[in-house]
Amino acid sequence: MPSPPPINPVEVFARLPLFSALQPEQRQRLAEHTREQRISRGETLFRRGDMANGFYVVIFGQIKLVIDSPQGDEKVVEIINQRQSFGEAVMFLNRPYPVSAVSLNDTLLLHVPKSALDDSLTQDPTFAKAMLAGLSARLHALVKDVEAYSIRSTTQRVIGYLLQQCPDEANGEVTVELPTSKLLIASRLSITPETLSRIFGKLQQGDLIRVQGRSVIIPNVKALQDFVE
Amino acid sequence: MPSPPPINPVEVFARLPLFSALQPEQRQRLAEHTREQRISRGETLFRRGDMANGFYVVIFGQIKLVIDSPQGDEKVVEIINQRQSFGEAVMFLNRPYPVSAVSLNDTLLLHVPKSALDDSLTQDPTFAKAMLAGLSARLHALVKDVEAYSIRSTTQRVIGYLLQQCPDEANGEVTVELPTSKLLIASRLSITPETLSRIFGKLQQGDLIRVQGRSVIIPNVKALQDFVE
DNA sequence: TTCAAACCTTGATTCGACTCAACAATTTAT
DNA sequence: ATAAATTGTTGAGTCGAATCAAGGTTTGAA
Repeated sequence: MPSPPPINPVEVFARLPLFSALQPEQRQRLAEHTREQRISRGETLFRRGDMANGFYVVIFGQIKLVIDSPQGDEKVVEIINQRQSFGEAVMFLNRPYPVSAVSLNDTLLLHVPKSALDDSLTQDPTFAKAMLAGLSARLHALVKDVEAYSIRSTTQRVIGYLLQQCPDEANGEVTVELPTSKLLIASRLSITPETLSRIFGKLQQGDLIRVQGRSVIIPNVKALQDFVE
Repeated sequence: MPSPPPINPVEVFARLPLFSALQPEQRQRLAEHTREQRISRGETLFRRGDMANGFYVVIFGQIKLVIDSPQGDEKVVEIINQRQSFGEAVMFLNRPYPVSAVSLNDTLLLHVPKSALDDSLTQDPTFAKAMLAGLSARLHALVKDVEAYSIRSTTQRVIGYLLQQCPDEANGEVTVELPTSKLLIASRLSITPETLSRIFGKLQQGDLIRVQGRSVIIPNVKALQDFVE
């Protein structure tokens, strides 16, 4: 693992949506209780069933949250990228993690302990509101997921995923960079890699996308949105 | 609609998990800004796309949260019973509702406006924590749902639903009362009524359950848990 | 640089759940 | 009490996506 540049948690926090509303002194206090954690590719950060005593922020690298199915194969619930956080909900509930967390790359994280957070919550009402908004956003995204899983076909889910990666309301030609392998993206979408491959093939046939490795070129975002089966 | 008994919001709040941690004076303040709302069976409380400016608590009756699919049929996301609340997440986000809300029975609700809540959040840090825990619990439940939709078969989902309705760790014979029609429960589980009927039939054949109208008798909870296909 | 492992694609086949259809049973309204 | 509407069951047929299988390609470790 390469030796990383030094990290200043206060600066990191200042750019996180969750913490940006905090008073600088609050951020400073929070930073003091924060612990850096490095893990290399393929390592497990925590397992389903472990107890949570804080939450994580990804500084660089990627983490996948997965459910291990009884049959041995795993289902990716979410892929966490730079600047994103995870584990807040479980922390507040004092319950074991419902998913396992495994790194996809060498990854640097910050761990924010619950105790430090309790402190900030008590002292700064705006912080509580920011966290409520953060959790709400995640809830919203999950409702969308449930919707996708339950009433949309595999093709519609793939299209939805691609559109979600697009910068908002890009009109002309857009290139989407897949954040990870097609294998994992298929799992994230709850389809098999074979099916994903065939759907990409079908969309390519219809000139709706062009796939080159991990780059997907969408010549016309609107056309892709309007595509039905 | 029958004339209902008078409601005292303060007493109602005292029994809600979300509000039970509040100081009595806080509850009183909250109650003053609360509005009662009665709707009769089949009425729409709000539609997907409407803006939220507060959240709801069901006093009696039932509400279904649904997504209307493009094909005209609808998917039930959640069935809200007495004492449960909904709409908090959307309120915090200042976004339109992602679902519509329709009553299943004559229903009495309380509407708590965002402004009143903001007040409580600022003044009482324990309240903020209670709300965070509430949202977290909902998030947790949704992750479970995603898990169910994506890696469990229809039969496993039905069994999971039945077990969820059981009082925790009841060992011998348990009777589960379905909260609503099989039609709606099927939709909640994202399966067709036909499939639900067949699954009930299959489980009945195996002496794992006995269905009588809306009552489901589970002779042996453990046996049902262990059933695989 | 080479080799092994992981990833991706394509084809043939299977299977679970949906659709369509007909009818029975239960609710609800009159 | 009765009709109408909704809800629930059962059977036959279909279809979408998974599985199984085999070969090609990229990645990354030695």
